[in-house]
Amino acid sequence: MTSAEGDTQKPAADGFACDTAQLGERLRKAGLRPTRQRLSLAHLLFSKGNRHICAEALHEEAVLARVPVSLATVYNTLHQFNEAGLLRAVAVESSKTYFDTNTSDHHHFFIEHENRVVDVPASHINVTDLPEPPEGMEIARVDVIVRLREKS
Amino acid sequence: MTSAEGDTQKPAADGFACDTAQLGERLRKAGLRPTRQRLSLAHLLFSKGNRHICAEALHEEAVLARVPVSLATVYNTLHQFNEAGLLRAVAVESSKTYFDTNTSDHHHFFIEHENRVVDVPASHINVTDLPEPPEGMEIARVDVIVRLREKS
DNA sequence: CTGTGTGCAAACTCTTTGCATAAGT
DNA sequence: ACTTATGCAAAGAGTTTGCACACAG
Repeated sequence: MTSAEGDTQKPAADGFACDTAQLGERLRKAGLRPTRQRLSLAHLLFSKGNRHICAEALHEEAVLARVPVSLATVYNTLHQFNEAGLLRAVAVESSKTYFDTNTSDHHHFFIEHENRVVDVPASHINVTDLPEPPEGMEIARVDVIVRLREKS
Repeated sequence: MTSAEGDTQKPAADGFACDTAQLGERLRKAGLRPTRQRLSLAHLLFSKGNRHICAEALHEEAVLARVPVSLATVYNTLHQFNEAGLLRAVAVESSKTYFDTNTSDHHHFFIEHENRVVDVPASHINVTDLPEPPEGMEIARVDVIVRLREKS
């Protein structure tokens, strides 16, 4: 598979590689074989700047981009990427799981009536005085979700 | 229906009423008819201090407490209570929705390997330098979730 | 070649809905 | 009485699984 039609080669907003060769390298480093589907999905995910996307939406994009991939594989791939640290699952109260292509330290706006997630750089929120975690536990991560509603 | 056997009358940890009469009053003020099921569920929810509970678990409790109520009604009731401000839905990444009986300003620990939520008083976490919300939006709430893992 | 990844459809879990019955005011 | 709530079972979303086939190394 040569890096043909779809590969625009433009660097993603966060500087991630997004041509086929570099994506392949990233996948390999994460212990994932750079298969057609994984490369295509990675390309869709990482070549358009930071995004928050759910499985169905990504599957739809793939279909539109003429990348034949099953929904089950999209789910598998998203979870594999998440475990590998290429993506980050974001918890909002929607029943769907959203995956964030931005894995750097940051927080989120959640626009309630649109069910939409927007990044907030970590530098724009300060969380201090964190409580001690209970015995035998350590802090894995601190997520801040700023819930927004339409101004009345 | 007299307030008989099940009503222990002890005040909840957060000072919420938990005898039938007071619960009825609370429900009425929220625009909800104090039906048998709603009263029973309210009692289960509010008479044991702060809790984080999902629909199935509450349904199970109800069954054990010999309160015959259907799962569908439990879901309805939880959502009605949530809208009425009697409960607060908590978003963690589990697929289940948890409802927190503590509606005061506070945050959460999330214990990843147990899928369990624990309250953290708002006074123990300081969030400052919040970013400006986008045009026409206002901040409804700020949720902080401190994700915990077992210390290695 | 050999083992890992994929596709498909069916299964599963959590949640919601529709409609007849029951209960609250 | 009149209206709103409930129960049940069935449908619905989102997600996962099992197994035969396909592809990458």
